[in-house]
Amino acid sequence: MRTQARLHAPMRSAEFDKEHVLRQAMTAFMQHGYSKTSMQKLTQATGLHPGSIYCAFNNKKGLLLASVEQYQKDKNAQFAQLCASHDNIKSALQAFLTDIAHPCASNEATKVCLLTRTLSEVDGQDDEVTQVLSNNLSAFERSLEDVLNKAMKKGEISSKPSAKERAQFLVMGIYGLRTYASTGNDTQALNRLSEQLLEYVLR
Amino acid sequence: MRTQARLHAPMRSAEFDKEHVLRQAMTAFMQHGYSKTSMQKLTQATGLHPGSIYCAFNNKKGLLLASVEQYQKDKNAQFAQLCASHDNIKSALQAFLTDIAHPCASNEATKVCLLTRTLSEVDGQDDEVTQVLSNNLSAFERSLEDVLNKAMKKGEISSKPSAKERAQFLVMGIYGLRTYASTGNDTQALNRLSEQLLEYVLR
DNA sequence: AGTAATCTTGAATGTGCGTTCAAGATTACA
DNA sequence: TGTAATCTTGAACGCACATTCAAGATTACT
Repeated sequence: MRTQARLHAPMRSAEFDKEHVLRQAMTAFMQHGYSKTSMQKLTQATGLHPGSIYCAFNNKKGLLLASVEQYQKDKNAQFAQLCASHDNIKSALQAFLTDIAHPCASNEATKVCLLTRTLSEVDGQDDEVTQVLSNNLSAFERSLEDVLNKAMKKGEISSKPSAKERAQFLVMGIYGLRTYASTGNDTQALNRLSEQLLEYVLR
Repeated sequence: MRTQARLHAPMRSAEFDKEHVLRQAMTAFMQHGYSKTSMQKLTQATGLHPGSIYCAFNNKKGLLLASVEQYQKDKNAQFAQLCASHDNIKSALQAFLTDIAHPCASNEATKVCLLTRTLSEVDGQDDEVTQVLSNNLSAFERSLEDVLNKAMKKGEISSKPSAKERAQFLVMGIYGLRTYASTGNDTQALNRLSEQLLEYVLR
């Protein structure tokens, strides 16, 4: 039936670099949105020919789902490393929010979140994609909750607003921050908002 | 050149009900997004034939812009009435947030904001639409700022975080609330989040 | 009622899309 | 090297879309 596709240059029988291909694809999806990212754009971005994409990912939706999976993997690794390199919750989340707010004020493709952008686009049109995206977003909220719980046990924050409540508010704030940024990037306001958000979450 | 179109039943030379048509169109745009709302869907939703739409609004984008204008008009009127029927800022914003959060947990088309949904979709693709949407969103933020300023003068809230800062945080929170709701509608969490948001804005 | 001007209608048009698949290229192995 | 199996390639397909426009319907006015 379906087998793995190969790269353009078929001198070696090695498969194409799947991670690289998926990162190129996710960038295209973030830049133009799912439906406006044509297969033509995807073949240019990935360097794969239509046939190879269909061979490896079934169809455009399959490539999206694989890209989302890679995106989640990358974001999780990034967050884990960020947590490891900070010894207290405040500086960790500060760095985290800076990493989010900084690209927001730019015009890079990374200023949007692949998960929320795609969710907003396909909401009510594709239940499978919606489920995958929701699950990934929930999983990340749980990661934040874990980090907050550890900080509680270390006595860095009080236990009164629970880690779950704090995580929910933080996630809501991040969603809002990104949308706010897309309405016209006032860097100063964005920085102030993320500061206030952090203060409130760690209150 | 181009003139006004008429209704299906042309017994009378009266123009079609523009407001009604635009409200039907905006509902369709909110439900399916701009690009996935085909002209066929729009003809069904509005009851107008393609020729009439092109006669009255030039093209699909023109119908979108007219719908956005109507949306803003309706939202402004709604907000003004809401403010008039509450004598203090807290109950006014409470009602305002409830009006936002309640449909979010449902599956109505009104659970999304036409402005932010369309902005996220066309961002980086159409500068004119982007500008119009950003301007409308900024204008609404200024309405909130005005209301907060009036509350300050009445002594209901302190002047320390300025009305502008409060309005910005509130707007960010609303954006976040809606996105958060779209990830899986936990009504209870949504209510708690909007309560916390209000408390913080009126701190 | 007759006529010119205007409006309505929806089939036709061209374009761009996701997807397929047969032909050609490459490999693995004898 | 010869041959079968597998992989690569991109032109071609059908479809859905936004848009147009000529033909028909209605109006306004004499």
